[in-house]
Amino acid sequence: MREPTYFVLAALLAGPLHGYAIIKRAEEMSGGRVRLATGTLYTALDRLTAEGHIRLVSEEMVAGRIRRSYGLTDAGSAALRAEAQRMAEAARLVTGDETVPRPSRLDRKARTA
Amino acid sequence: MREPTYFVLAALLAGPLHGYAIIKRAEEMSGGRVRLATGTLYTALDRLTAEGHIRLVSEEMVAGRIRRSYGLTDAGSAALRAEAQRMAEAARLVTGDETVPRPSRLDRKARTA
DNA sequence: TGACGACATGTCGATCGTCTACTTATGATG
DNA sequence: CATCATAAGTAGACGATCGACATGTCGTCA
Repeated sequence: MREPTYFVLAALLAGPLHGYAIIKRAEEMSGGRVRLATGTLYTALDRLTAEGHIRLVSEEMVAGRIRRSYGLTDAGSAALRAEAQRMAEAARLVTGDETVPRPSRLDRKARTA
Repeated sequence: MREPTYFVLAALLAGPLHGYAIIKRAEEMSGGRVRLATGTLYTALDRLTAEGHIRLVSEEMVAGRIRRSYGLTDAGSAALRAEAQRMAEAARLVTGDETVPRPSRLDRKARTA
């Protein structure tokens, strides 16, 4: 899964959104870093729908135009979490495990790799 | 940066390696998950060299054949770490910050893991 | 009033990294 | 003698992304 696709799914974690809102949410979630191109977004929505990762949850008419909202399916949610897991592991190979500074006791978990 | 490219760089973290060894190391680092196709690897080596992320560090003759070893440049090392950082952050959006399992009130008894 | 930016959906062609499959070649294992 | 691991590489196809374009409304600002 590529980054734009990942952020499309991640944007839907808190609930369904329509296309343009997904672009905004992804940008917001990434601190402005990820800017989904419309070409990327709308083709991704079709693809993810076909794959069963998201589904169309509503079609409202707003200002004479259709607004389609999409939500995560269970499969999509699972795929997203699996991907997050893979990324976290891959990142750890480089960052060396010190991702979150914990204010707890020193409980070193025998890491002899 | 895509996953195969990321793992090419990550494989070189501990020191220079030649092409085939990079494939093996990436597979090992990822627990067998990432298998770099030769077509991916050798084109990636050319690209990363052109980008200044890796550089050719030696050319030995082994069994009548050239063996080229590549090592990370400072730029490559920095790019790799930046990418790991991005991935960790992106993963955290989904995993919810619990990168390291914290002992919560609910599982106090299973503390030692 | 007219220009502009935000909102909103969508298509098209190009690009780029990856993948599959193929080629070439040696040394070891059976 | 075949096959596998090692080792480097190319060619063509594929798929996701990207930039640009198309179309239209609404609100704001000069």
